[in-house]
Amino acid sequence: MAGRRESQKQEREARVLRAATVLFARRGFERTTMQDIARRARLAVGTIYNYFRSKPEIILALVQRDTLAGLEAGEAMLKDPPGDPVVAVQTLLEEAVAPFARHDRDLWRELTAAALRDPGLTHGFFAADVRVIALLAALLRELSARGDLRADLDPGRGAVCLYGIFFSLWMGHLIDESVTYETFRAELRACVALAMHGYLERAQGGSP
Amino acid sequence: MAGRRESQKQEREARVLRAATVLFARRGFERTTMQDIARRARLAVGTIYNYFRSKPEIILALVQRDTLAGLEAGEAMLKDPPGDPVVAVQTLLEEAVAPFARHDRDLWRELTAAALRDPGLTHGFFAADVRVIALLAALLRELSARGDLRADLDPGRGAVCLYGIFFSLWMGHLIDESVTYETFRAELRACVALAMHGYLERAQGGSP
DNA sequence: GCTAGAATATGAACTGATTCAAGTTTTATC
DNA sequence: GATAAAACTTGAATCAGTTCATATTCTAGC
Repeated sequence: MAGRRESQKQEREARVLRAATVLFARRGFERTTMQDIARRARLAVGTIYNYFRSKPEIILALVQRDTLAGLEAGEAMLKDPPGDPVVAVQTLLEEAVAPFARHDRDLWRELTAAALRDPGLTHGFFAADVRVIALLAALLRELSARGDLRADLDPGRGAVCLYGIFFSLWMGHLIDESVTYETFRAELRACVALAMHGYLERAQGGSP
Repeated sequence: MAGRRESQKQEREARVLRAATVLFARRGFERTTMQDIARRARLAVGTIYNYFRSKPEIILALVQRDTLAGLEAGEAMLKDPPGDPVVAVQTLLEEAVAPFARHDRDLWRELTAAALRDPGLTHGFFAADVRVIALLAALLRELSARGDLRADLDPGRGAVCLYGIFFSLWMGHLIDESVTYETFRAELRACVALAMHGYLERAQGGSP
């Protein structure tokens, strides 16, 4: 019976992920050992390493479905963006992160840290950021085509700026437990509004 | 002779830092073991832990002098900022990071990762960011007082936005070895210019 | 200058992620 | 259905950071 191996593999990988989900939620990432996960998944420790290259890579797998969901929500929104350009950008960013809130900050911190240290994780982790920047750029191009934005500014760079604001607020939320998810969202909205409003006195800018 | 202990302590801490500097530069952070550092500093491993709470905390100590130098350069600039507000912000940020380039990206990545995971490091590491944001806010307030900026925008939030742009570009530079320090600086200048220029078509903004 | 007690230094033991040589199961072929 | 090769599993061994009980050094008071 061809394919026994394949189905067994899928089932085992799923067992690891289920075990990790429960244990990470119960004791946190650091206090969960690979032994714990292996025991709960009824596997040997070494076996887990056939499915995941490292402990943090398990988080990446847990989180990936949600980053994809966020990207898809963002793409869907692009098809028919809100009329107000500020609201459009706010909505895109909020929809892209919304699924992230499903996971403990603990896990995001560990995964982000691992992505910084382990070249094998860097690409997989930051690929989502690259795609959000691309979505933002597409949105800005569309808004620009509509005539809602100054045409002399580069949408790619605008996307980088807006994403940067988003990213650093998200990191602030991760680092500081006193910043709730709601506070983060409110700040994000406010900052996007400010950034898009422009900061220079009108007299200084391009056309007089 | 009172104070023998004190001077011995200082000397030993310095020995650890010197050893770490050499070894990190030679083999990188990860491939340098605490044993290696201890051997080179002519101390026992355990002794290092009387001076530094963890391996990454050694990096923090190495880097701290430079973050302070950056902050002081920024403060000095605040006393007499360039006439052009865009140049003023660019200069502040560039002077604040300039000393960071003294250290391998390797070390910054490891330190940033550790600051995310270890609550004992978080505050010490991100304190510098908080202070740069405060400097930026002060600068924006001053530029605003001068009449160079729109008075209706919150300088604190403006600082958060500008810092966010800076921070994410810096992270991009850390993560992606193909982004040179010079590329990073050029992007930073361009993005700050764009962000301060504003992104909305003039017709949309505040006064008609 | 001796000594009690505090402060430091020491390295062997501990911990937990990761690796790897040996054993087991699956598949494809005849 | 027997078999050889491939794929997968296993857990004991490895490795490096951190801890901790013990030993050493310093200080202050006599």
